Amino acid sequence: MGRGKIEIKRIENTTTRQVTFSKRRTGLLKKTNELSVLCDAQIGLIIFSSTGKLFQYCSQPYRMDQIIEKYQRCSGKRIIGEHDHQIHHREEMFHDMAMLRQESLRIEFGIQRYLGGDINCLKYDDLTKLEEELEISLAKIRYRQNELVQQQMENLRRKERILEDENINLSNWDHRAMMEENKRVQEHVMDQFPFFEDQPSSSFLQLAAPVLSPYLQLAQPNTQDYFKARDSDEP
Amino acid sequence: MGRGKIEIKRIENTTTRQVTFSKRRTGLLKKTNELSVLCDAQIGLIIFSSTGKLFQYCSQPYRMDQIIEKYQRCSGKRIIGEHDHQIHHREEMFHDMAMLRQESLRIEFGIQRYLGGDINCLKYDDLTKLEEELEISLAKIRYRQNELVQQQMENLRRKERILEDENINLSNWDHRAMMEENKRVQEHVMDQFPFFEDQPSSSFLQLAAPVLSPYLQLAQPNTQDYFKARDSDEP
DNA sequence: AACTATTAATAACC
DNA sequence: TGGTTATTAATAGTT
Repeated sequence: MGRGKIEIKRIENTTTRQVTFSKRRTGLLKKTNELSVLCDAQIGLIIFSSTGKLFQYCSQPYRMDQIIEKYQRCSGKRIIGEHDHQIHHREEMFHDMAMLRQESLRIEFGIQRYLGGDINCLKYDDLTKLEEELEISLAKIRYRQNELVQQQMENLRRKERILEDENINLSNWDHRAMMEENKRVQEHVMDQFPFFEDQPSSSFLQLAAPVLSPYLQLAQPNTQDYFKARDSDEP
Repeated sequence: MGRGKIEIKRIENTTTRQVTFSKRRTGLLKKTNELSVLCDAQIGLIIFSSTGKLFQYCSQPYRMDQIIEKYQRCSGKRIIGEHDHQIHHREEMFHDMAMLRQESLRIEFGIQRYLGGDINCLKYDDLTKLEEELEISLAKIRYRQNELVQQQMENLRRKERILEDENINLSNWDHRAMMEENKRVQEHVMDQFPFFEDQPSSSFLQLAAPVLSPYLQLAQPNTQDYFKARDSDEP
């Protein structure tokens, strides 16, 4: 429609392209509004000119965020999914917290059972045993700390991955900057803490486990199972 | 354009409306593509019919997420802000990890200094002191565990807040459902772990701190400062 | 879904 | 940019 027919391909002449953009953009916005009004449709239209200028249309009384949100829900790419994930993650973490707390309380009771009694009645060998057991407890706690940190690292990596997926849309500049930042931080970290490799360094616990005393085994009956459960939880 | 002129207002006849929707939608998608190709524009078009069906157009070679992402950046609503926050949060966590690891190593060295020597040479009183110190170490570690958990809770709360901000765009139904879910989970948790209140229950450490031995004080010189720094870090 | 009379959009020009 | 017009494209009403 016009003085002549044109082929639908990029207009090379800059001036012509800009004029056409302006006119057709106006027409498109008009038609978008007409479709929305006539047929009671929710429409969101986002236009970036070749120079990066933003134009948009959104059917009243909605806002673009709402259309986008609905789009994300309906098209499978649910940002909301991250929320579900968060809830799951939270419940998982509460479970960890419960276990930690329980273990702490049990250790505490175990100590009190020793220290609350008349310590002067204990034989020398008993004290040596107590000392060993405390060390084992310490090792267990430290192992658990490491595990927590591992989890946090894993969570961070997961979040990083999600963020990277989201941010893949960034302009090249932003994207490159982010990747460099990530790399920088990661190198910085691995530089400082070479011990945070992918598998937990469980040697200390493995060393400590065989000499577990019946006291602390009684006090923390589920620990081994819990550790196993956590290990098999990896993706 | 057609056999007659029509007013731009909702078409009441359902059949006519649906037919018009179908025809005009096709036309709109065509014109959208033409504008995109002719003028080298990035365009995202989201259409929900009155029955909720989704139609979309997105200029090649982009994906709708990319357009949306760019839109969110350009229109002020930057989800990307969360990314900066994440990086800051990550660095903070790495700092925590460094401190934890350092403290663990120092405690470990402290213990090894005791246990590595000939324990049979130690007097009874020395062993009692060792036992006390181990308990203090344990308490410190447990306190730090609690602190870690508190931090995780705080992080979760922060993340919750961010998610809520993001999800404020949800339709009322979804939003209500989310709030109820949050409430449910939180009640569930507080029910199970009433000890996780807002201020850390530091009584154990306060009890233990006055009897800190010079050995472990030397072994963990920065702990108190670090605790203070963490406390004042609260928002 | 097709057809077609009519209106609307717009390419080229100013 | 903004206006004019010859021409093409979209589509409302009909079949």
